[in-house]
Amino acid sequence: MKYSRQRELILNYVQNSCEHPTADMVYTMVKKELPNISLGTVYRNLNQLYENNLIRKISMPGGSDRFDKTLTNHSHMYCTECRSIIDINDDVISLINNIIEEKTHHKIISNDIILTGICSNCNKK
Amino acid sequence: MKYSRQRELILNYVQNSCEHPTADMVYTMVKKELPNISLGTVYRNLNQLYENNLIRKISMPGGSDRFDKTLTNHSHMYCTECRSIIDINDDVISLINNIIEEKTHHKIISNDIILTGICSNCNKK
DNA sequence: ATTCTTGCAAAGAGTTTGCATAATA
DNA sequence: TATTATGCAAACTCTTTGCAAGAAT
Repeated sequence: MKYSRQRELILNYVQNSCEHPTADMVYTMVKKELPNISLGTVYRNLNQLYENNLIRKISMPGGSDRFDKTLTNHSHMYCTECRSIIDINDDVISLINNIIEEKTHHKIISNDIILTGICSNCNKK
Repeated sequence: MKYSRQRELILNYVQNSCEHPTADMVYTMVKKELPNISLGTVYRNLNQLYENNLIRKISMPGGSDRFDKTLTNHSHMYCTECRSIIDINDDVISLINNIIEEKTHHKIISNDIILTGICSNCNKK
């Protein structure tokens, strides 16, 4: 991959964002710095960064894809209260994969677990 | 809901299909019986049946939605070998939800677990 | 000089919707 | 008759792609 300012800013934004941004969110933010950037470029770069394992891509049922700085195997929960996307970490996911493999005898390559619920924070209230 | 032949055939097809059909697959099949049916009608009916809890709707990352006759809480695995979609049943999913709730203190309302892997059948070979 | 990247606009897939007509209750 | 459903086409969202021009190696 050759250097480009566009890609630099895109990667930078995803890596510093905590909100699992969509391509459009990235576009809006990077546009502030580089007003001529196009949405196509954002998509191309996000996919390229994803293919090179520099960021992750999360498919949300019935919504835009989201991009994630965290590379380790983890999953996501959509909180119906605060509408944020929360990480569910590796330990839990590995445990789950093991359980499923044991119970079903399928071999799991990857999983996309999208949970909907109320996050521990909102749950307290 | 008023009766319509279109809806009857659509529901019928989903309920007798084992392949978790997409809207387009339903359209193609029902069209054989009702050549004038439109894709819009198929979508409208599938969504209506889904909202009335007569069928389920499964979002596949990067693909069309699929519809499912099985109403109980279960999840799905896409087999990279045979390219089919396989049900993962309730017991396993409940167990998993419990584990996640316990470990994270989030309250889970529903989950969309899409696994990718090699199914037990293909795994044997 | 060659290769990669960009911006733009057009096109693509999947899905929803407005509207006049037709079928059901 | 009142309501709901239909077929059709247009529109919509999200994403990808072809192309000529520009930037990086």
